[in-house]
Amino acid sequence: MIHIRIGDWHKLPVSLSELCINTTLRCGQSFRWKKSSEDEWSMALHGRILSLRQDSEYLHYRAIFPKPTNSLPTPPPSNSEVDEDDTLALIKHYLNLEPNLADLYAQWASADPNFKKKAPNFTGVRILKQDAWEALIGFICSSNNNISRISQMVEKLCVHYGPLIGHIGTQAYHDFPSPSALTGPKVEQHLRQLGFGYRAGYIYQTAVAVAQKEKGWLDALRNPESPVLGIDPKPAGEMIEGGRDGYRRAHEELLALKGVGPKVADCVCLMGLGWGESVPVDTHVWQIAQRDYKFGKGKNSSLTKATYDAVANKFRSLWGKEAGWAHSVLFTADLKTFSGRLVAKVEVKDEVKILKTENEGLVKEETITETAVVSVKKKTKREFEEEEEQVLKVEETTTRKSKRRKIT
DNA sequence: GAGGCACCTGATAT
DNA sequence: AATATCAGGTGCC
Repeated sequence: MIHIRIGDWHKLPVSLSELCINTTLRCGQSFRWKKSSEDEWSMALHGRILSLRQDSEYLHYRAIFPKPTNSLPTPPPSNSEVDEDDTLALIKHYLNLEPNLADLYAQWASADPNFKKKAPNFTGVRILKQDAWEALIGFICSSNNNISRISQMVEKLCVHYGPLIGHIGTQAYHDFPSPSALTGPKVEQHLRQLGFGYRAGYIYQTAVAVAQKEKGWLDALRNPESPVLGIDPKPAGEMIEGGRDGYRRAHEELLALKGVGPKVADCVCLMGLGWGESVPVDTHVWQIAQRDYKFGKGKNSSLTKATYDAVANKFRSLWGKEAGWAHSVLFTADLKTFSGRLVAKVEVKDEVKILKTENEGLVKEETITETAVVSVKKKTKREFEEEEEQVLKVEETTTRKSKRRKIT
């Protein structure tokens, strides 16, 4: 018999433009969130299963705690209020709810016409404050890979090497394994068997390297303005073109790990260590840079290390200290997962729901319906089934729009 | 420094 | 149906 304690649902007032979990949890920064029911996302975090729901006014959250079956000599006082406060603090920290996203979007939009054009259909994209170690391994898995398989690989790491936290229905939730859990002599071979490919060696070697460092080595590379939960922030120095000293030091240290190149190091800096100026340049971002920011010619005709730095510096000079955040909004807008489908953006005005389609570049409204249909044809069967309902809503809406057009 | 290739795997496109 | 290409790159020559 497993003893658990299921907390009540609580809510936090958050607008969809300040946070959209349906986009933020699926845009490839965290690989562990699972859909636990219709419109509910869950993940094991800090010894509990955290579940999130969202409507247009509130973020709803709940924690499920495991309860040890062997009672301790002096059971710690665990009244529910303490845990609720703890979970609220955890959520505010993990979801990085402090910054005002509308202000940030406005700032990036005023500095950059392309951002101004693309971002309105992708509001509420927030950079999560993830555990640095988990981010490190997750992004080592990401090389030459897709989000779906990365998520499957991370799940395998958790199931085989991470602690079991609990269940929702029949679905087990494991936390992410510690470095030392991945240093066993057969880990690499086992991961190969599990389908990790050449990343098996990277993960094993990086786990050994990190486990041999002094405790807290990775978190010592954090942006002091963005410390771990419970520590007071400190200033992080002056922002310069290539990023602050602490960022560049963190990046350099990470590069020494196997399977960590400039792109993975930047992902860890941005999403695990709190360095907002970190701009990961991958194939998507490189394409965006060529398409929308005049890269791809002359000296920077291919994505070399020099070009990588040039692109990152360009975005830092354009968007400033949180350039990596702005970059993630455009990255998300470019993801195939979100292309041609309804963005999880629902504006509620006087009880009238206005559903927006993306591809704002296509100005003519008569073509929007057609665009939606074409994108449906491109989808895989599973994607289609997942999103069918939403796509139908798009078609309804666009139909309505075109009807309105005919009237006017 | 820059260029070129091999590298695991599973899904999708042709 | 077999084969090429792609997916949030990195290591090594």
